[in-house]
Parts: sequence; C-alpha cells; structure tokens
Amino acid sequence: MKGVLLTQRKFIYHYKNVRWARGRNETYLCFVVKKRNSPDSLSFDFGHLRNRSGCHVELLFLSYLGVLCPGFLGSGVDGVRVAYAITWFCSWSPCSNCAHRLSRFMSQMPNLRLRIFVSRLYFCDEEDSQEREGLRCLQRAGVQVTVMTYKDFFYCWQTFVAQNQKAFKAWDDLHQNSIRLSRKLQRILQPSESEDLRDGFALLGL
DNA sequence: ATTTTCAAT
Repeated sequence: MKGVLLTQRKFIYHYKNVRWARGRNETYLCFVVKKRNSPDSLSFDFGHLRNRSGCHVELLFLSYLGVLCPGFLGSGVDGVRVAYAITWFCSWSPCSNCAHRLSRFMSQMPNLRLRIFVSRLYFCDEEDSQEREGLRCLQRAGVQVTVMTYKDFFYCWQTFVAQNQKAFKAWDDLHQNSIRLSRKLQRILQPSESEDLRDGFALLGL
C-alpha cells in the first residue's frame, strides 16, 4: 500500500470532480503523514489506499495508523507525545458513519491534526442527509474539511501519481465543479442565517 | 430534462 504510485488513469477517473460520477464505486485516499518529534525534527510518510469490500477507506486508514505513526498511541521518546499532522485527499467525502467514527477518534487525540480534502461530496444532496450532519460533526471535532481545487489536484498528481514527468492536465470544468462543490460544502458547514439570528437573539436574551 | 454515490451481479 505504501510507496506505490497511482496510475494516471486511475487518478483521473476516480478524482475527477464531475457532477455525475457514474461508476465510481470505489474510493481512494491519498495521504501525507507529517510527524514532529521535536521543534526541529520532522519526518514524512505518504501513500494511497483504496477501500476494501466491507471497509470504507477512512476506517482502513485508521486501522493502519499504528503502522504509519509508530508510537502514536503511546508517548514518544522521553515520554513526550509526538505531534502528527495528517492530510488526506479523498475521491469521495466520508459517509455519515465514517465521519462520526473519525470525529470521536479525533476528540481523543489532541496530538493529531487532520485535514481532509475531498474531490466530490458523497450523498449530500438532501438538506437533512446524514452525510451532511457527519461533515458538520467532523468540523466540530476540529477536522478541516475542504473541497479540492486545481492546486490540490496538481499537488496530488505530483505526489501520488506515476506521472513520469507528464504535466497535470485539468479536465473540462474542473474549476467550475470545484467552485460549485466548495459553495455547497460551505452551505453545509456554515450555520444558517436563521440559526445566526437565533444565536443573536439568545445572546441578547430575547 | 436527466444523470451518481466506499456495489452487486
């Protein structure tokens, strides 16, 4: 799983942020794990994972965390807790169950920072979908969730794909789709105007 | 206009 680069074809197919992602019945997760042992010592690890049948890729990643982050669960050398920063790029945003599991996990791990970039939003069309609530739960747990933009696809191409010096070429509508999905995610994560008003009234004691 | 989704055949 580690050190193996994605093929160009697979990356493009699975990370394409098209509106109707027919046939993407798999999810890929490209990760970078940054480990800070001390203020002036840093190490990296990176790679990608794909979901297995019956196990979503996020939970698969959690199960590998002990391998990727030695000493993660315990304390580091000298009893000082090592700080980790994980960034991952997922072709789909997490399902409700994974989001809640991740949130709970993160709330127990103060030495871990997680940033999630997603290409497409998974089952977020319904206003009251569980997936939307799951994303808000992640946000409350301090996880940064962001829709991938051109620079993120570019970075992934450079980092996780066997690109053989071939430059990343954006597909049609990459930018427009990214903007549309970013706005959608913002609407999901931002408290609604009426909630703002309610909070405002509550503050004023009204 | 409508289309999909960490499958199930």
